[in-house]
Amino acid sequence: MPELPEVETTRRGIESSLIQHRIVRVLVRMPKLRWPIPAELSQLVTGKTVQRVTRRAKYILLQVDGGSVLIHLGMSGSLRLLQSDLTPGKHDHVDFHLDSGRLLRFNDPRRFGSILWLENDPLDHPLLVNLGPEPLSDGFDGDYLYGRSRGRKVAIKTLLMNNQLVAGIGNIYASEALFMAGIRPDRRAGRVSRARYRTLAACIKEVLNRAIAMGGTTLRDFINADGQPGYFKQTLMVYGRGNQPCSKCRTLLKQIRLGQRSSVFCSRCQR
DNA sequence: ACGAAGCCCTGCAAGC
DNA sequence: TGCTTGCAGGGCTTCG
Repeated sequence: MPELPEVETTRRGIESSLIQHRIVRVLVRMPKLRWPIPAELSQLVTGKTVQRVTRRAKYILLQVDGGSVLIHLGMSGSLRLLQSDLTPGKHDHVDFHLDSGRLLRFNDPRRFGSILWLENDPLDHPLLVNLGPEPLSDGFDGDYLYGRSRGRKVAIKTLLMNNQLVAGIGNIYASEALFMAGIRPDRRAGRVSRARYRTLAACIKEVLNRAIAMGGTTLRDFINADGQPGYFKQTLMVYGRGNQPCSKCRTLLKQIRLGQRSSVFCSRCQR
């Protein structure tokens, strides 16, 4: 399931093949995603040249003259670069044909993803305007987390997955960062010290950077623009390892539910 | 303002 | 073997 590292891996994979290339045709086979794909998307985008390919949280933005195509991969989405005559398969919902003879193909079995058209400055759009800082930016650190968590009773893991607080951290990387920092995921956010938040912020940056360097985490679905999986799964310490021995102390990892999300942790290493 | 729950969707695994 | 059931989950939306 694409989180920040997987989305960034995808962005990097498609960037050079899109920039300064013209979109010559847009084919929507299935408009019913998280929200309907706007009927006028094809008309708005056809003939436009891609200027920039950027990312905000888990959103990819294809910036063209007069607006941007916003793409969210949801839980099972992927973008691939293919030769434009390649026959579409199941769940290949949208094709962006390029003047290079290639196409950008959006596939999403669960259809939790979305493709929207944003006019003007995309960062003003309601979906983006309230997002918290990028976790890999300088504006994100332990002092920020400490300040924003005062008085909050939610589990710290739930807080980390709140995109209004910090953007792009999902279940995998919240779980891994908390293990690395030695903090129990069910601890109340408001009762974690400033020092521990500083450790945690550093761990978040480290785990995200390492995952990006390895091309992201492939559990089942994720593939990059070239159709290849990411290799971070092999280094996961707790996510998906419920009831297996902790890699540090061999205690069996516990699996609980927090805010409807499965959460795995070591009750000995994480306090 | 906060927090918990509901909803959208398909694929896969487990149970009978 | 073939059904049914449960779970996975991002994040917006609704409700308390």
